[in-house]
Amino acid sequence: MEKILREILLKAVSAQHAEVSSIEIEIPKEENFGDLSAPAAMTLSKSLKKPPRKIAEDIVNSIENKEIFEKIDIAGPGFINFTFTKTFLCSELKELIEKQDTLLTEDIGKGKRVQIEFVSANPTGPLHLGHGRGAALGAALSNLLSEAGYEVEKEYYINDAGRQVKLLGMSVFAKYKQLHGEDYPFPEDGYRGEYIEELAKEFRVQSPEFGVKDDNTLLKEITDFSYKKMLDAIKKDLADFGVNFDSWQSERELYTPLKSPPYKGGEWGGELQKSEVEDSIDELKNRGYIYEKDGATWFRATEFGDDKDRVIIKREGDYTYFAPDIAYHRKKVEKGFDEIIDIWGADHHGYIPRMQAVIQAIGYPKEHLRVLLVQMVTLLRGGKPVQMSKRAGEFITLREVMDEIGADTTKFLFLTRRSDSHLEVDIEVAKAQSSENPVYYVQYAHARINSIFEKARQEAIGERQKAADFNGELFNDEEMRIIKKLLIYPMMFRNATMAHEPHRITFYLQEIAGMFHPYYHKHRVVSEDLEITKARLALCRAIQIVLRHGLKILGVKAPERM
RNA sequence: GCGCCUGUAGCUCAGUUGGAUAGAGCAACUGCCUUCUAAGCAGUGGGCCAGGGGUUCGAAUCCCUUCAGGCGCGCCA
Repeated sequence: MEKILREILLKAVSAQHAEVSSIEIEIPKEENFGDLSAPAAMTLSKSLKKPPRKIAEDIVNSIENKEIFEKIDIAGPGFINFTFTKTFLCSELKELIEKQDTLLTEDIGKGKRVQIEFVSANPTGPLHLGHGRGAALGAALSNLLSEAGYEVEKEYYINDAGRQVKLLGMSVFAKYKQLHGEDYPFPEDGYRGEYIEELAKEFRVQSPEFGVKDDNTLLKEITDFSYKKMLDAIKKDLADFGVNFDSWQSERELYTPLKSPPYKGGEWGGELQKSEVEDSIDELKNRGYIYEKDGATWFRATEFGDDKDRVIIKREGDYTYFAPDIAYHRKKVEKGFDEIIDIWGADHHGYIPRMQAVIQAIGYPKEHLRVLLVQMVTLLRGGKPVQMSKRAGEFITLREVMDEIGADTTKFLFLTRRSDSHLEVDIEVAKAQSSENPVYYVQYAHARINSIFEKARQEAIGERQKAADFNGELFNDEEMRIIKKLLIYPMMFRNATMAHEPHRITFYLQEIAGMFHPYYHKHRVVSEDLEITKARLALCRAIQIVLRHGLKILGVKAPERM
């Protein structure tokens, strides 16, 4: 319905000789302001040098097909308020039922390729709640974008090369030694969770011989064994959470020498073999953004608005963590995506400028990389915060919460807030099977509608009726209000897509459920009156279609019964 | 000290990207199960949008400033 209005308005506005690329359409706050509203006259007032109300009149006068409108008002400082006819709204409802998802979505992406990298937790321990929130967001966003016509790749970056993995290995190594009765010192900043001992025990089962290999070989074996085990555990957590990836990029791989140079502009080639890390530094060097100072190698990040230049190779010759990140992001760019999205913990926000500097240094606008930040999750139990201390190795894992309140509930709750705002999750509330719990509230609406259909089938109405075969004139005001809300879904979908904000869907679903439940309570759908029954069944069908679509994007099940 | 984020009802948070008289859920008090599911519904209260200034037809939203909180500012990862 918005789309049609947009076209009509665009025509009418261009008849005023005004230059407009897009027309703003909004939902008025008050019902008696109409169904949709356009502030165009006010925006145009300056360039047309005419008072807004006059412009509004002119626009209204040049609208050609007025038959779909009940009325068009000019109100306030110059709003044009549109009220649609019941007939038109009902034909839109019919179309929604017939075309379903194609009417709900819009091809915004037009096949553009987007990569979303998310979670990417170090394989040094189980996923915690923050990772879970990132996972829920990443998955929902990728569903949203693919529904909007983007081609999406979901990637997980495995930090399997850095200090953290070494530390994991050393921790398990020490535990392993201790298991064999050696008084071996535990590393200072080692990982202290219970899983460290588990890993040591598992390793002992796998390779029972002790004291045969030298410590270095053993440490290397234990390290590889441990991080792979942890990665498996992470993969299982994610799978059980209902989040899957298309691609797993290993950091180690970026360090391994390649047969031929991936960077076409490079000087080297032939016998010489370089890794992607080396090669990406070469590229930056050739482009003139690398220099030596104090014995270290620097990236000229200030060239692109970062606070300071960044060291890539330390004086001792080691790479900083930033070096593989450069290689990694260059690799993303070279894969040819039209947009790259990274989802990071909010504590990493300081790295955005330097990463975007890299993007610009290799010749792309900084908007090519979009970073979404995910804030902390605070876990409450009956209103009291659940204490966690990472130092002692105690933290709430995604697994624990998922086991207690279920994956669907967890995901939904993670998506009830803007991602960059703090989130509080109360376990007790999440477990409650009542209106306190927004997840069930929405799912219940879906299940309830389903049982109405069940009833209709028993009464043999379902079989005799095509879903879109109903008389819309029979709808009462309350039903019309719901229908308008349903027809706004595409607008909400569009806005959520543009803003990359899946939580808007969560809010919308709560609103539509909040309209259905009271309606259900007041009016019987399946009744003696066959014509009214048919109309109401159609309305229920439409609500269900919308609920199902929204829940699908959130990655939450739409249960048939509860 | 510098930078980023946040500040909206008692609590948790939305606010259609600058629109009309500021919204929801929870918590609190009161009712409703012979009916298509009570995991539900009906009713009642609650605001200096942190403070101040500015930009304009119009500001919770943009700019400046003050205050409060969080995070980040390494040749750590």
